[in-house]
Amino acid sequence: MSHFQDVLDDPQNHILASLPRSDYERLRPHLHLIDMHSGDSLHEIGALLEHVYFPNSGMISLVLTSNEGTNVEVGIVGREGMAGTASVLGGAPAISQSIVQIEGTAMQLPTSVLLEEFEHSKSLRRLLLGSLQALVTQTAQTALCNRLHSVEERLSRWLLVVSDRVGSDEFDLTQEFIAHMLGTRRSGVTVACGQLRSADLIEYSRGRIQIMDRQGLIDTSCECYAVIQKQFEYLLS
Amino acid sequence: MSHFQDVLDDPQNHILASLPRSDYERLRPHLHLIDMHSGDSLHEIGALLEHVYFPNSGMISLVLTSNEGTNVEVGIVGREGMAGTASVLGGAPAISQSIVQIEGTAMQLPTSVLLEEFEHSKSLRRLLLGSLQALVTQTAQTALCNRLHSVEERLSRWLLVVSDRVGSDEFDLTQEFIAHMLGTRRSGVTVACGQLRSADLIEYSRGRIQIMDRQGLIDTSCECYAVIQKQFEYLLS
DNA sequence: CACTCTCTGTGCGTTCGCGCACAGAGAGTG
DNA sequence: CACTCTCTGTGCGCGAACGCACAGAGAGTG
Repeated sequence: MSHFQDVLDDPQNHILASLPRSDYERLRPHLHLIDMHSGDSLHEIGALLEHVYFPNSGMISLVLTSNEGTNVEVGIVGREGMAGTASVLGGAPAISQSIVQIEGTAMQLPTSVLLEEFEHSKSLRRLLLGSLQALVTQTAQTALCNRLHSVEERLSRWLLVVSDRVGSDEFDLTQEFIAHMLGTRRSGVTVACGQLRSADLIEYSRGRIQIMDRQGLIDTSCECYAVIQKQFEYLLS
Repeated sequence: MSHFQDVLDDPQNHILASLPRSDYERLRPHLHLIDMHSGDSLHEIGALLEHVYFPNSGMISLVLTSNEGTNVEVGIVGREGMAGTASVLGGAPAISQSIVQIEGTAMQLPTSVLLEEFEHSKSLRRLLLGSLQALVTQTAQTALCNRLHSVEERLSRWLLVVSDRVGSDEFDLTQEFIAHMLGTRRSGVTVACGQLRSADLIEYSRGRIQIMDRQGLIDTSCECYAVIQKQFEYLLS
């Protein structure tokens, strides 16, 4: 319990941590620390958003699903952002699902509280909209990437982005999961992973992946990584 | 000159038209009516945004360019929206270019004025963020569409969206232009256009396209059109 | 250890769209 | 009318990725 208090005192989430203390104190009574487990769905397509989530660790993917049931990731939210941005954009029903890809913890906040505070706190607005900009950039670049780049390039880019978001070179993800994010076949991911492993860029086994040669992976990936990365640097500066 | 006054009195742009009169009057002295010509670039990649644009008519495409020089459209702005949303999201250099695809007029406004008013007017915030939500939806759905759907489906979707944005069933666009938007070959567009024409869904010749059978086109297109459309209906309701 | 379940590896025919190249058809100009 | 320029039509070889199917390899369980 004292542990929980500690986290609430000192949030890892970048938005919450960057708020002026007085602003943060207004939110704090409404914040609820939750565990996010791999596969959890925080927001369903078509539903209204009752809560938003500020990750302290782990990673959330924003996923669209086609009529045929194929999934495609359109954005990633880590501890620099918030899941549920649609709520401050007018509260239309979500068109994307928020799925926990890498476990961690998050601060849960009722949407109504967020909206109230969003009106009053310029700091919160600035931080939230800034993280939204990074998210929009990701989504737009993904649209280009999905159109133009090969599975191997996209995989490389994706691993790098995930690594940055979770702040680690090693994480738990099966090829099947990755295939859903890239919107491609599982066996296509296997082949691409094999190529990256042959080049000694990554290592993996049964659901665990490790980046061995970060620079090599950057060279293999498309320029989309650099674009996204640059936007995040701007955000955090 | 009196014509200009008329337009400024009664903007066609949905955001400006929906503002409370008192809010609008504060913006009005800074608004500048401009003509948008096909091919004009309103915002360059990497540049800071000095002005934002509220279209009264016509259409603006938000376009990304790959390292190899291929263009891909990630969003469309018509008279329901504004070009230059990045300015209210923190002002990072644009990653997309705003290109006029269909000529018309727009209200030009200095970014500094917009930012000032954005802080003061809740109405403006609500309207701007709402239109941003529609734009983000478009972008996200485009990311999925680019990954999963055929040229013919994407072309159909695109024609329908354009038609909705400009409020007409007929517009000027060469196949080459369309190819750039869809991020595909010009000859691929020719084939797809041929199929749609064979099915009596569209008619076209030398840069002019007409939708003949709207419902048929909807049936041919992917579900992405419906998703985008739904979001716009929500926005305008 | 035997069994099961999940995850990864591999192969094969097919389809889509690419890159490229060239032909022909409107539309405007001198 | 001859000429030019832009826009559209078409064909062909090629490669990436798809759908599908099955084999094998870790890891955990009774």
